[in-house]
Amino acid sequence: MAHTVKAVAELAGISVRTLHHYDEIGLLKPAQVSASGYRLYTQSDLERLQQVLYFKELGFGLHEIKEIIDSPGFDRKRALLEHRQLLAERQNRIEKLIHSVDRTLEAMERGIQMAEKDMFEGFDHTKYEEEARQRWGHSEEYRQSEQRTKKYTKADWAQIQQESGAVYQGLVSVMDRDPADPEVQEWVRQWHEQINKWFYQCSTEVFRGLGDMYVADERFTKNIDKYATGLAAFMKEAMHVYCDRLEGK
Amino acid sequence: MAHTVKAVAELAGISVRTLHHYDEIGLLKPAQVSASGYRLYTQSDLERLQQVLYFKELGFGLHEIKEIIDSPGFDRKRALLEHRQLLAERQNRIEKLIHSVDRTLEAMERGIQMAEKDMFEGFDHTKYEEEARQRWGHSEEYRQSEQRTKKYTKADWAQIQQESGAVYQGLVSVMDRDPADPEVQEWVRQWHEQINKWFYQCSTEVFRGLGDMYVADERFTKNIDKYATGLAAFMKEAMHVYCDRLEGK
DNA sequence: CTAAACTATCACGTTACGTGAGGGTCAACA
DNA sequence: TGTTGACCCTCACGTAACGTGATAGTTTAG
Repeated sequence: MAHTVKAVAELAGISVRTLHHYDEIGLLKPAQVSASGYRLYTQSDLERLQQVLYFKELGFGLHEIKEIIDSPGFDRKRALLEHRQLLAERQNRIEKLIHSVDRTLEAMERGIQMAEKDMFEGFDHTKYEEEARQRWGHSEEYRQSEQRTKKYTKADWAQIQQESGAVYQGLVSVMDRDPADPEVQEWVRQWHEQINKWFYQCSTEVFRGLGDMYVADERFTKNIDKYATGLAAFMKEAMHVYCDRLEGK
Repeated sequence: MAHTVKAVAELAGISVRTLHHYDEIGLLKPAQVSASGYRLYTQSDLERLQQVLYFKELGFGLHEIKEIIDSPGFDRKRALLEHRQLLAERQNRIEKLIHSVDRTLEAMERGIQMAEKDMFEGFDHTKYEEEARQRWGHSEEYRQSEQRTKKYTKADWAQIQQESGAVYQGLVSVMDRDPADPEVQEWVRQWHEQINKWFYQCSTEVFRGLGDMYVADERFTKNIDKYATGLAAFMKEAMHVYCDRLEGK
């Protein structure tokens, strides 16, 4: 009932080497290994491989794919629905490329010069790929953060811990005030500054969204409310005020 | 009127590093370079870049793209028409992926198990990419040949020259006979053998097609008929007979 | 039993850039 | 004119995702 590498490779249109590679990096480990060391893939493995290939098709890196599929909340059905939407958008992009070809041909027929921007309509991957990543919590900010933090030393982390702890404590101590209070806002400014300094370039928009996430995402809420019950909600309000003020300038 | 790297990169949705790379490998060299060493891209460069990006989008490697665009017969209009067709086929493939998603979802709803092959419908790039390459004379055989011959020494080439020369001379000496003649067929068998040995795995089908090309492609005809006028046509006939016999087994 | 097909691991190489370092050039502004 | 930020250059190591070939064990059909 289980398949060896050649069969799976042929089924999926990939190479045996690819399957070896996926095994090595923990992306797709066969459910069984025979006594002689042969990889044996089950139906469940095939289902996972299908997901891997859809994510890969949509532009995700293998490391990213692993994190997404391995996360506790991963839901196969939801994933398929997301894939479908993103594939439909891929079609839109190809439509744009075809349209651009047509317009180039037309310009040539007419002997006129095409607007330069129109010549490259549809080639820009980044918009589509960024959207795909954001659907799975792998935004540009997340990636920037990963890029930066991978080089941090223990000392760096200790400093981050200390600085953020200070802000959390500060915010706890002023929780009885209005979120617009000057001291509250000063702690929020420091929080914003720390994120920019240690993690990623944090625009006003992103900072506001982060505040929303503190409340909307249970993991954030749970983590922050360790300092004081209701801190996450308080921070969200204060961050919104802060952003309103920044944008009012 | 000319653009520097940042402007071009933004226009085309690629990185500055990519433009540097393309310059390095001779794929897209700017028409001008300023006194201070700045790359300056003209309208003509943008047109070439557009072609590069279309080929890249369709799965060609950069080396391949360079060869195609630089070949004497390259025609921009024809290229655009080809791109259009291949992009339309890309859409077909994505349609298959979407269809496969739908079928997976349906199977899940019904609690049934999907046919394994259906799970991976649409993922196989190779068929489409091989077709794209064949449109530009970069078939699997061409690539195999390149892969093998890049490692050949002068001695290898001398041997190849000698062996093929012997076959050509042999065929010339029997040109007055029927293409089905045993001795003619023996020379053809040797020719087939040499191709398999030195260049690529040559199926009957491919060998037959090669014979057709000897006549249909002027470059082949001209080269082969150096040995004797009419040799290319004679070889084609003999090769067809040879293949008919192989397939008759 | 045998040979061909399949399997494994190992490891270097390839492709197409990404990234950071170090330094020169350009243009707007004080 | 000097300054500063944005843009430019070359250099070169690193990355991601395998491809390729070598060597050797295992399976399967004739």
